[in-house]
Amino acid sequence: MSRTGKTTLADIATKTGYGTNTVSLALRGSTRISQEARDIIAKAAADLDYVPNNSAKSLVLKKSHTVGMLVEYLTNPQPTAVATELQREMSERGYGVLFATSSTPEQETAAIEMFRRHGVDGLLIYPVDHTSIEHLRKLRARNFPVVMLVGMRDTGLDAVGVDEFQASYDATTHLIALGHTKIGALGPLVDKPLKIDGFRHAHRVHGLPLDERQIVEPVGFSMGAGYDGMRELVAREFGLTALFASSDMYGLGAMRWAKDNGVSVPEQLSIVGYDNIEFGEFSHTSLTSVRNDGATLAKAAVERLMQLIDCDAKLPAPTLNLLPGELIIRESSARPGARSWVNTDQAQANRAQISAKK
Amino acid sequence: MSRTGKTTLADIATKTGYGTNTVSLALRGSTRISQEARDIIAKAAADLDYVPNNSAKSLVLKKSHTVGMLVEYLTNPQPTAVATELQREMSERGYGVLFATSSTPEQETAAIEMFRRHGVDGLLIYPVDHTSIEHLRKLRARNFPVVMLVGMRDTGLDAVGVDEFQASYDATTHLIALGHTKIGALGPLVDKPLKIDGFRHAHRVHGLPLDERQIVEPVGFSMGAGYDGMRELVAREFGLTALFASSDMYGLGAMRWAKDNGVSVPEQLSIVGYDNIEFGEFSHTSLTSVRNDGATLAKAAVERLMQLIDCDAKLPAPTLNLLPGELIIRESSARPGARSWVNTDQAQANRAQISAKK
DNA sequence: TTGTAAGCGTTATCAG
DNA sequence: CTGATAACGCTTACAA
Repeated sequence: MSRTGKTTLADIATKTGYGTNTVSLALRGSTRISQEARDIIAKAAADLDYVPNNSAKSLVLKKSHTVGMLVEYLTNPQPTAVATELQREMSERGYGVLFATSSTPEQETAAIEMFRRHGVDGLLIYPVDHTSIEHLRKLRARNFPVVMLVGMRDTGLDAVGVDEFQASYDATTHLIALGHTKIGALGPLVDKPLKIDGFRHAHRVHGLPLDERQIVEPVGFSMGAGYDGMRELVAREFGLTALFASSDMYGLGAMRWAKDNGVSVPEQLSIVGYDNIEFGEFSHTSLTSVRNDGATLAKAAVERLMQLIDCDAKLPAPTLNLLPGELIIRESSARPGARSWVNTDQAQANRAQISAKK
Repeated sequence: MSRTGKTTLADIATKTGYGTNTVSLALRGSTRISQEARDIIAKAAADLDYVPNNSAKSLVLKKSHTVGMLVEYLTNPQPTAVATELQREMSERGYGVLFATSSTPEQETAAIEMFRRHGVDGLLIYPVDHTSIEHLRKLRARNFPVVMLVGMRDTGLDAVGVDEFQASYDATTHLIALGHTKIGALGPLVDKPLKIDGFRHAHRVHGLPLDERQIVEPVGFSMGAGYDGMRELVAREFGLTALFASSDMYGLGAMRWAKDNGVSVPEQLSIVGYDNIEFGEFSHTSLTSVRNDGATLAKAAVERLMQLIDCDAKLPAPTLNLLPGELIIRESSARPGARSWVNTDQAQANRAQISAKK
């Protein structure tokens, strides 16, 4: 045993009397080694509690059997579930997953740097800014496998993800079909524009005018941000009767705002969320939302990454795998109610309060 | 450049005309190398986009600068937030985090095996079964650093975590102090007994009789499981007016059950959760819950792990770091209301339905 | 201040 | 079927 207390091939070799490479071969089940020798060696390995040294293996094979997984945050249960699935899938294939979160481009760069140091064989990434991915393209150009977990077109990268644009279009269309004409939206504008783009597209297609005031970008990613965003939307007084929230977290935050301000959902305010998290399903008023199949997404992403990793030659042309999102209609969305609430005393008082804070 | 396309020390050496070890030393900022040489070498490294090979380094240093992080699942936002913090803390110290989830002891064993293969320097673990941790003790006995993320006494392991027993005692005491005498509980009994133990302890201390029927172990970890557990508790007909849920997810599931069955919270049913997740805070009826400071927990756990890793000699005696939980009282808990609901028509109908299903 | 040589644990090549 | 030997990229004596 070496001084670190770890058993090595050499230990097994001396114990069994075979050479180290015979041991190596035997442990990997090579038929070039006699069955007898394989048995003896396997037993010795078990006795000595042998665990292969992945570093040594990586060094010679130039493969670490490790991939990096980089997500923006684990606050949102949906991507978190995907992350869990990704790890499971990689694990089944004998890969370890180094993980990191990054909420700024700088952190993202630092994490990727860390991954490279650790010699990961590939990268699964949900980038902070979906619109600036030049650094990822550069990695790919150097033949480094990268799979982006966003269903975005024309990235020059391998991408697997839900068709956010289409799903958001569908969600908005659902509200329009119900008869809503003044729909507010809560979601990112610059970093991750797909959902709001889909929201806009639905207005265009259905000939509904859209004012920029109808869109608010919440500050941060949390229910509190959704709560504040809702307050801001209402303060803009365009008479909204429905909300498209780019995430259930925003939607649920907005729902609590409604409760605090005497606005009933869905009678006076319809809300459609995105991600279909369990918290929305079991909310006091269950939340209409866009379901995406995280398990399928994870499986597809991992499969693509493995293809890229197992490709010895130059990487093939990037592939886009767009998965469908499914709108699940629940209690929070309905036809616009008769009762208007934008001019109730409660709402008036509330707006006064907002103005006072500014 | 080696054929994998990665720059090595040797590449920098040939480019600059220095020897490889001079380069190695220079890159690590050794003063044994002239300032001039260091500058030249640093520039060359940057030009060639040099990234150190961690495998090679690990091999010679016998340190992978990687730790394993094993959690049961990332469904619950609270431990998930802790996991994120743990990664951040380790990252700041230059460590990579290999992560895995395990929901069965077998998966746990497999994950630990995987970690060992990858030569992790230590392990942060939230074990599946808090009562059978012999395998972790064995690791420690072999001088392998393990920090358990559970505030449990007498484990023979290093442990950092919230004092779940005390916090659960406090939460239950809060309900008792409000005047509740028939309190149901939703939580794990065997695997993770601390919270229910605290619940029991509160009954003992305050001289309140407790029937085993008052405790239900939900099947699985989800809001749905809490919902079903609540239904089961009510079906047992001991006249409960309050619920202690070992997790906000259970508590929120139970709250939705109450809504579906015309039981108002807190007038007819008080609910206290655990974990203080944002979903509880922004719930229609905000949830009284036990707050634990995930950031502090993560910091303390990482600090302890680093101590163990940096200790060349035999590992010091295990340490227990119990952090306090703080009860945050919100809308979901109140004095028992005048209106009884256990015998309302609604409840009767509901119970009939439950019986029919069996 | 810098270079040389050995070794970390594994796999691959090539003999025997 | 099995055993030397070299190599992977890096660090650490030890020499120069």
